[in-house]
Amino acid sequence: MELIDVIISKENLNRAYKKVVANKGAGGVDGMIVEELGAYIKENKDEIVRSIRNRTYMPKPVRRVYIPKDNGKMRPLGIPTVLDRVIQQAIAQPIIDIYEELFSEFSYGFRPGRSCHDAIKQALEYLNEGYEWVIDIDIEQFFDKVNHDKLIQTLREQVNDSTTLNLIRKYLKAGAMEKGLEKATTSGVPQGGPLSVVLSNVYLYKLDKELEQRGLRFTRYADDTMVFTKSEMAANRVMKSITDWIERKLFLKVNATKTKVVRPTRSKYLGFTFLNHGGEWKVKPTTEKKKS
DNA sequence: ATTAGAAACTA
RNA sequence: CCGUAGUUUCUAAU
Repeated sequence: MELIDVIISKENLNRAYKKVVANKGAGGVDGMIVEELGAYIKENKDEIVRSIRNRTYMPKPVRRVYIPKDNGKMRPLGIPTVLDRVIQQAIAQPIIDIYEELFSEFSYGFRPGRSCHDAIKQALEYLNEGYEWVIDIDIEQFFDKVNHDKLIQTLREQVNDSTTLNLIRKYLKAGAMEKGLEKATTSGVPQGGPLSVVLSNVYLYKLDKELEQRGLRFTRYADDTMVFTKSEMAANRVMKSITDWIERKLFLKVNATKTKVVRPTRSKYLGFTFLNHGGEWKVKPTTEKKKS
């Protein structure tokens, strides 16, 4: 039994469908909404499953939408068709099962049973152990810069099913519809589908392994990585070599100005600020909560 | 213990 | 109108 068979199994597809419907998200480029999805699948499920199985299924391009971020910049979203979201979710579920036990215990983003709070707790542990020189690594537009070949190559180590890998690659190359015209996607994982977060963790799983092999203390939340060392000298040395490794091995660009060695008090992490109370490191929310 | 709905936050 | 993942809180149900 190949992985593609568990992906297109009735139970897996049904779980994926329920998840997409529960989200009540907006429609993709074909304009179909989640309320219409059930009837459409009922009518076409045999043909859909068959085309996935014999590799003729072609994902639709994602619908490009820009949403404003806190810092005034715009974040590009790629919204897949509701049907493609079901198929992506169906791919993601077994992939997650495979990778969850392999992922680093210091990787906290987008993973079941893990939260920002856990990452903060780990960071505080490092600080209170005396690792007070922090390297804040900023990867430039991570989601848009992921290298397709490197990602597939990484997946191949655990997923030895060519039909599944072929389908995933089609989703990576599905393209984006921007005001009427289609734009090819030659790199990146489309932000907006259930697969993107899983694939991002698979890609940066390689970084986790490298950091662990070097015996470094770190926490990672999605592309947000912090490394903790005991001296400024070590921090600078590690920052340079890790930056070099990321650019050479992961084909990503590390932002030279935003990547820096900082003291904990000067750094904000996942919405929290570190502060030292009589020799002990604590944390407080960066954004003030309004009192009710 | 699970499922379902609402809100907030992180990326 | 703007997607996805996780977490937290609340409510309801089995």
